[in-house]
Amino acid sequence: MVIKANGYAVWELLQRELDDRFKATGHQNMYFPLLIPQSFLHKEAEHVEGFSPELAVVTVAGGKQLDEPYVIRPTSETIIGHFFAKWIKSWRDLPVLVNQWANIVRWELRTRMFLRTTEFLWQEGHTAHSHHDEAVQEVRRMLNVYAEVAEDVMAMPVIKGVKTQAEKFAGALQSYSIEAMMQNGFALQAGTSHDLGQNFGKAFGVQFQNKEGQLDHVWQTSWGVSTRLIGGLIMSHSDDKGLVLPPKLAPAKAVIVPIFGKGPEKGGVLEAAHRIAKELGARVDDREGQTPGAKFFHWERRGVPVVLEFGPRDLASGTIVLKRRDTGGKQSMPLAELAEKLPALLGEMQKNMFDAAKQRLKANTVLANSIGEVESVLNEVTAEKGGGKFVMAHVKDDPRCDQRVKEFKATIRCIPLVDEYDGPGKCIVTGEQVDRRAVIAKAY
RNA sequence: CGGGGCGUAGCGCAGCCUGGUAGCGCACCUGCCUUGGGCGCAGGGGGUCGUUGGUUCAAAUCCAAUCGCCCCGACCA
Repeated sequence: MVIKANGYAVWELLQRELDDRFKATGHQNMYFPLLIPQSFLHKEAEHVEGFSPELAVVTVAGGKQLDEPYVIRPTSETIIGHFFAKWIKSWRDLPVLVNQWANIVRWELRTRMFLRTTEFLWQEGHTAHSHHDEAVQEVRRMLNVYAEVAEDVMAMPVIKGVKTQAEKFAGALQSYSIEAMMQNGFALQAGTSHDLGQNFGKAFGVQFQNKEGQLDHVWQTSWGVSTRLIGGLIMSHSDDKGLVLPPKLAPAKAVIVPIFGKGPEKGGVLEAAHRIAKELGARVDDREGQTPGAKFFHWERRGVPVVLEFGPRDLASGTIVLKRRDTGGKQSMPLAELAEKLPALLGEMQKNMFDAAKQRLKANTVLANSIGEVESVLNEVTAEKGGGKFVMAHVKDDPRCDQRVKEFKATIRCIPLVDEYDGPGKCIVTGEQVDRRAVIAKAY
């Protein structure tokens, strides 16, 4: 995977937003090995079963066959469990709250740009607690952090919920996720937070002596988001002209395109443009040999929130032309007002983009009361054709239900934490009573 | 692994049927001109036609083999 400069700058902004929040909730960053002894994976039965098909394995190193192969980390629960066992002895050592920023490898059969790449960048939080309820609190706390970043920073509305047992993380008791809707109506799992129970604690012998003097296994959590978020960002907001970035994640908030010929006006225009740019913290596209038109398209395609045109006419009248990327609206305004108005405008754009995405999510969410109804809504939907929906239906957390929905290539995305609909009802597959509707959709 | 398709310049493609100087658009380089939404004009550089073998006076083109890639199905943050 290669992430070029513009995309990486977006990732860095996103990292900062996340990392600040991790620190604010008491977590510290650490780093763990890239190569994990293969036997570690085998210590947790469900975990190895879930990840084996997509492991890349190192069998030769230093010019000779290894006695025990290493796997390139697909996720780090196992190696971190190994170290937790060394570090944790007493209830006084708990909780342990760590996060790692790293790259991982999962050998998927089919890859898709940003959404499913063989290698990807992510962060993985790993925590250990003395009690289950404290671990569950942590799981939910971090899910909320993810939802906040998705909505407030990425302007991407999400549904917080619990994954079905069939869809949960391999080795978890329960997985939580935030699910976003892309413009084609497809669901994107944008972040996950797992209650690992004592599964890894037992597998790796992470034991501590509690206040009562007894040995107990720790309760662990793990949670992660990845460069997939960039894919989600692109597919939430972009249009036919290219990327549309929410101001908070735009590496350049505003770019000035100066307009000048070879005449005497050139010096004045450039000088003023640089002065304005300095005041705003914007950049001037003063490249030679490119027409203004080409520059407008260049920045539009890169999703820059505000492009400012400044030419001889503006220089004479003390004005500037401003174009916003989200609506495409163009207006001329007095130069004197620009510095004051720009921050407010960026704030408005941020909100506007979220509102538009939220509106789309609402408009494409439907209720269904039979499996046939769900199927008829989703059956013909493809990523390319679009028309996807979030179908809210009563469905039990039972592998048979996941299986039935899979017949038309949809999945049960999550059971929402907050029921915004009509409460309990009968499962559309098994007929059993369930307490709320779940989200069924086609997903990336 | 089952079904479908494609390999010709950095990218996208035509040429192949009917064998005879390898072409177009974009990108790139030089010069002039232009600059308020992808400027224009002129000139230029760049290709063992996936590979190997065969047929032929002659193969991108016909034949055979082979390699690679893409799309659709079973796995997935």
